[in-house]
Amino acid sequence: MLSFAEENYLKAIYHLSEGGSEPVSTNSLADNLETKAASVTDMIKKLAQKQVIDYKKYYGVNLSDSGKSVALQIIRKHRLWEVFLVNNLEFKWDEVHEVAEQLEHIKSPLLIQRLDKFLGFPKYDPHGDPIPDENGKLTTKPRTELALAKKGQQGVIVAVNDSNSAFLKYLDKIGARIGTPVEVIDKVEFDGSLEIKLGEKVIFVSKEVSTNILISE
Amino acid sequence: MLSFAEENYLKAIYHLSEGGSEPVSTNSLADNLETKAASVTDMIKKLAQKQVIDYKKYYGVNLSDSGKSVALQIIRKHRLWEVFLVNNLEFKWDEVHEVAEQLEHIKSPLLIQRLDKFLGFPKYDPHGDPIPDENGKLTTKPRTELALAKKGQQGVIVAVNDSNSAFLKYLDKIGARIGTPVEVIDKVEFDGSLEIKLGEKVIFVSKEVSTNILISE
DNA sequence: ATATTTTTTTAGATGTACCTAAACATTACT
DNA sequence: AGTAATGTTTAGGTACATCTAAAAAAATAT
Ligand SMILES: [Mn+2]
Ligand SMILES: [Mn+2]
Ligand SMILES: [Mn+2]
Ligand SMILES: [Mn+2]
Repeated sequence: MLSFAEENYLKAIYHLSEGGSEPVSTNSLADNLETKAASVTDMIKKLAQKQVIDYKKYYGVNLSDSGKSVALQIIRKHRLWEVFLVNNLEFKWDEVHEVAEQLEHIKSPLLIQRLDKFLGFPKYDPHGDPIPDENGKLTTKPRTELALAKKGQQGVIVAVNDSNSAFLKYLDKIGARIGTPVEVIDKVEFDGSLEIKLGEKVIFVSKEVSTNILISE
Repeated sequence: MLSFAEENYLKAIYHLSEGGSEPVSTNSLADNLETKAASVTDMIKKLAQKQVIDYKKYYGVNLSDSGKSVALQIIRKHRLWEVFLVNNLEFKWDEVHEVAEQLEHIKSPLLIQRLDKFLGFPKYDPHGDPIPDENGKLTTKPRTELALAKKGQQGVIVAVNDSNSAFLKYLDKIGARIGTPVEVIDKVEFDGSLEIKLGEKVIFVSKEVSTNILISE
């Protein structure tokens, strides 16, 4: 049985190796988990011994198959709980992450199976992130960062990259939510900011913001 | 912030001091928490320092006001989650306790406030135990052990004393659940067992069983 | 009242998950 | 290539929650 700390490491390794195929470095883990490099080295030795990661000194770590499957189960739980909080307990999308960080560690396969059923087998969480199925399989729709969209490009918001509460509150304020249509009116060369049509309104968003909004196609 | 272990100690002290007014002994805690007396002594020193219990060497412990309030909050969470599991996730009453033992430690006042609302502010959990309100106030209906009922006495099952899965499954089998009417037909002097009318059926139950069934009046 | 038994506490260890400081490896820069 | 900077690991230490074995206190029995 893995501890909360071990589970959090596996989840962090999963997220940090998403996209790229390079091993995850000690420092990036320390950063991500808000701990110290020395602590990371301690922990990854233990995880390597438990065969949930592959570790070579000074090189970095990769999840093993079993480690990846554990990570996906935790992510599944996290996202299912977020759906529950928003759909059933009137939480806003910027309020769920902290609580889900706790709930994701509850150990009960039956609970998750039943929760999934209760929620109607949702495929995406409140931030547009895909929910792995019982086998850890993910179905991700094609998505692009708004920041990378070309002038004139249209789509709808399908997800956000950051679950930071301040960012999500800002999106609420400008009327950006999952499903809202967007169109790139213009791109400002100077600072990378964008003029976009968001629903009915036309507004400017910073590069920082547009990097964290994912749109369809 | 209290750890899971500390919270479990406070809950155990609360339950062990229910009814009686004597302090809780080291050994009874060790028994209840399935740990060793030496470990209990270590922990109660720490809890005394945090002012959540009163502790005098060789004498035993009592919850302080703040400790009692913490214990009641944990019990509140435990029982609300049990209601959720049974009412919404199709758990049976013998399946909920283990999971609730985990869920009771989730720290989020908002979550519990919203869960309570979602459940319709239930007053009792699936085992008939009262749910403390936000202030820790309990409203317990008068209840008697079936074992203490006199011949001819009638009532309905309002709660069970033991959440042990095997016991609850047995109750399911004989058709005993919260709300089922009971009448004491006869008491067997020899072994303290009872002949009872349970709903429409007449059956015999052991003293052991009747001690763990609570009826109204 | 003394001796025996039971209960509780202390002493000393262990494993987990952290930490700081120092040593060692790797990488980047003249 | 040699040096400086950066990244990683080791050494040694702390707090927490456990444990076993031994000592001490309290309760019980003769
Ligand atoms: Mn989240
Ligand atoms: Mn999410
Ligand atoms: Mn319970
Ligand atoms: Mn209960």
